[in-house]
This record gives sequence, C-alpha cells and structure tokens, in this order.
Amino acid sequence: MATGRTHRPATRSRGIPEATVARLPLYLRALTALSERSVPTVSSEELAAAAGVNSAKLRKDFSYLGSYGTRGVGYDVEYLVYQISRELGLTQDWPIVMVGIGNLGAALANYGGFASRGFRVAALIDADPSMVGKPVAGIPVQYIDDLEKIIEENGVSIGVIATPAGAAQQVCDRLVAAGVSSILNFAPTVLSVPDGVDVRKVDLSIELQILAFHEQRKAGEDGGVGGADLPSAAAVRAAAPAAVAASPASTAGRKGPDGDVPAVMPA
Amino acid sequence: MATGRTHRPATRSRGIPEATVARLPLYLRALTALSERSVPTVSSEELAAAAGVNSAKLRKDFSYLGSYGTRGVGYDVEYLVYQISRELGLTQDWPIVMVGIGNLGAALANYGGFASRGFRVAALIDADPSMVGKPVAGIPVQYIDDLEKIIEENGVSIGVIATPAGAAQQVCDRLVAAGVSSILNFAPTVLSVPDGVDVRKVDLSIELQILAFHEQRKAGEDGGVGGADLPSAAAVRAAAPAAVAASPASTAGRKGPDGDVPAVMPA
DNA sequence: AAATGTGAACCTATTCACAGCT
DNA sequence: AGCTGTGAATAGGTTCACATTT
Repeated sequence: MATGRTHRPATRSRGIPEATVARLPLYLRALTALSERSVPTVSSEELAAAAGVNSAKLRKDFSYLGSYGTRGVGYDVEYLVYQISRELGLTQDWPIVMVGIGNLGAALANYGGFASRGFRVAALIDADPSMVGKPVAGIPVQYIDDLEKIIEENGVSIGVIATPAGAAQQVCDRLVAAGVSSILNFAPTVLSVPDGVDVRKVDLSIELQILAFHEQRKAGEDGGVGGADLPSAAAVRAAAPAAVAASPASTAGRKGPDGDVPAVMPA
Repeated sequence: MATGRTHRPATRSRGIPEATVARLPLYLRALTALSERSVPTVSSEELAAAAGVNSAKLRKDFSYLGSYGTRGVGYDVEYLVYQISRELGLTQDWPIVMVGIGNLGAALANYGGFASRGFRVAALIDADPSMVGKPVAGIPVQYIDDLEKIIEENGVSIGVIATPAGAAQQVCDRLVAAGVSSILNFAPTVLSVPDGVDVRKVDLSIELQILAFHEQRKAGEDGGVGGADLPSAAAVRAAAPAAVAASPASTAGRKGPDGDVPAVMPA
C-alpha cells in the first residue's frame, strides 16, 4: 500500500519475477504499435487485450516496475515504452554474434527481429570456409577461427547458435570462454554452461510435439471417456493417416500395462 | 495409486501438467540418443543429466505417465521411448502445412526438425505468385488461394505461420476456419483465436530481449566479480553508450522517478 | 466515475526426503 | 544396496476483489 513510501527496498529492478520479464517484450511491442499510431494513453484493459494477456496480470506485472500509471486514466504510452525499454536493457546497444550461417542462420540474420531496437549483428560466423566472405544480410561471414577475436574486439556478450546439433556444445564452450554470457540456442540440443551464463533455447520440433500432444487430446476426449479413444470428424482426420507406431516394449517381460494402461494403443 | 482410482480418474493422460508436457520432448530426445547407442536402461539421474533437468523433477514427470521404471534398476530405454512417443501423439503421423515461404519459412521447411518422427510437411503455401510451383525442400509451393482445399484434402490440423506480421492474423483466421486447431506462430504478433485452438509462438526478438534483461543485470550488479571474463569491453559497452532512449516522461507532471525508483543501473 | 495498485486467496510447479520395491 | 515413486513442504505465478487515487 501507499502508506509507507519509505518501504523502498523492493520496487527496484530487484526481483522482477521471471514470468513478468518474459512478458515485458510483449507489452513493449504492443506499446510501440500504439506509439506509432500516436495514441497518448492506454488503460490496462486495452493494453492487456493488445498483448493477449488479462488486465490483472498486466497491472501486477507493471507494479513490479514501479507506479507508472495514473488512476482513473491509464498509462502514458511514451513513458511506459521508455520505462520498459530501460528495464529490458534496450536503451543500450547490444552487439551480438551469430554462429552457424546455414539455412536457418541466414534466415535469422535477414529476419528483421534481430536488428530490432537494442541489438546489432556484430558478426556472422561459420565453419565452412566456402561461406567466408560471402555477405548475408549485408554482413560478410567470418571464419570460426576468429571467433574469440571477434567477440573480444566487439565486446559481445550475447551469442546466437544456429549450427547443427553436433557442433553446438563446442561452439557454446568457445563463446563462453571468450566472454559471452547469454546464449540463444537454435540447435536441437541441450547446452551445458557454467553458472552465470544464461541460455534460452528455441526448438522447433519441441514446439510441434507439444502441439501434437494437445491436438491428440482434443481428438480423443470428446464424448466417450471410457473406451472410445478416437471418435469424431476431427479425430478421424487427425488419426486416420498413416499410423507410424514405433515398435513397443521390444524387450519382452516388460511390466507394461500394469493395471491401468490398456495395452498398446489401438494404432 | 495403481488400479484404485479413488479420487483421481485415470493414471492416463488426464491432467498431465503443462510444464511436464513441455519437457517430454526433451526426455524423448535424450532417450532416442541413448537408444541409438543401444543403451538398454537408464537411471533417472543419468537421463535427467542428459536432458538438463534434475532427477526429482524427471521422476515426478514420469510419475504422471505411469509407473514405467523399475526400482533399483532404472528405466528401459526402448519402452520409455515408446510410452513418451505415444503420450505425445507421435505414434501417428501429423500432416502440417506451412504458410509463408520467405527466408524463414524456407529455412524451417529445410530444417530437419520439421520432418522428425511424427510430422510430415503436407504443403508449403505462399501468397507470392512467383513462388508458386518452386520447390522448397523438395516440395512445390502452392498458392494461398488453395489453402482451404489443401487443409481439407490432407486432413491437416496443425499449421505453421511464417508470414510477415501483417499477414499473420488473416492467415490464422483462414487456417482456423478451415479446421486447423493447433498453430505454431513465427510471426512477431499476437494471434487471437477461438477457444479450442492452441497457439504456440516462437519469437526471436522476445528471446533476445529476455536475454538482454538478464545480461544487463549481470553487468550492473557486479561489485567486483572477477574482471577477467567480462572486461571493460563488454561491460563498458553494456553500461553506457549508444543510448537509444526514447524521450522519457514527455508529458509533464508525470510522476516518473518519484523519490522511489532511483535510476536503476548507474548508466 | 474510472482505472490503478495490491493484499489475499488460489492454483501450479519444483524440490525435498524417504518409504517401498527389486 | 540402489533407485523409483510420491506425499509433504516450499516456491512461484495467477486471479480476485476492492481500497485508493485522480
């Protein structure tokens, strides 16, 4: 409550919940759009709708940053854009390097999102000598051997890995050794890094698999709870084509359906 | 719990926590690697290490699927691969469509992860007539006008959007109207969909911004953490220059940094 | 009157620690 | 002896609902 203004230890950036941090970019994007349309103020309700969250969550999120709204009015768009940008560290310019300029890497380099406010592609790096010197998104690709030098000279602390899975850990180790402490990993592999280094991963097939899980459930659970597993139009559509089914419990004697799980899925 | 469903319906898929679902693909990948090396069994400790989580979490996750391990021994690799695949719905073949075959779309189509077990690219679709017919990843691009027909004929229930932000919502609406109920969105925009439709988003610049947040914090709060790894180069660059700074508190009277929030980060 | 900011209630997820099975 | 499976404890996140402020 407003009571003790002296009660200040918090509020600071100290301890903004991770879930909140992950939503700040969303708010920022929505606010930027409003800003471009010269909208002066916005309510939590409106902004929340634009960002795809509910308004209570948004207000709670903002409360961790400080009291940036005006009761009865809403939030000043420009002011909030600034505050969130600052909180996210986007009022400074982060040089990044991208390692692995294959199909995906090249696409990412060309992708506008990378060059968005706050980030600058300092270098593209690849292990294929035939790529070296070729410009991708206007930036000449450099050879992997120079990785350490490039990081050093550009003061890079954020790296993007878009190599094949097999090369990712090795590249990661070199990045970290050279001083990079935040990594965005597009390779489908788990990276191990020392404490103090942040890794975020973006994984295509994982996302698809999560969707498949829910999709399967939608197909399976309408109406019949007990036996019927895959009824209905959507289900037929979803289930009909080519069941691939890996061979189950190859090793005999497996406990398998211990009391509950039927046997092996209709297939 | 075994056979008695006293206060919990089935051990079955009912109510697997979302956080657990999101990790199953990770376990599956680690298990597949073990399987390829013909490792017969694995302990929760080992598997957890391979998947980058801790073992208690892994055991808890598996407990939602059923009792698939053997005390004193561990888990049978092949058997677990099958159970998780089934749980994720990967024992069937999901036809997917991808809309927007630009740089990113083409890269994704070429990306192995898409063609991984359980998924099949049924069609690539684009709004640019000059793209139509061109093969990408061996699949000829089709025109956006045929979207509905393609979805219908192939029984597609999962769609991938890799269009520019401006086109995404429109494409999404058409996909949903045609029967797609799970969407993986690469466009940097919030999609609104009716209930029952799942959307997952993969957003480059959001991930970078989250990293920047943490990176900024690291740079700011070291009172003297060894200057070895992140010498001035990164630190200096991170802490001071190139302020992009949108003009703050434009509207006067704004409460702004009222004696509460001292400009964080001594810039 | 309108909309923020926030305690409190609620729900979800993680971690602990150990009983129970092989 | 070893390792799973899981209640209990803890931590983290979301939603409610309303007092407070403009």
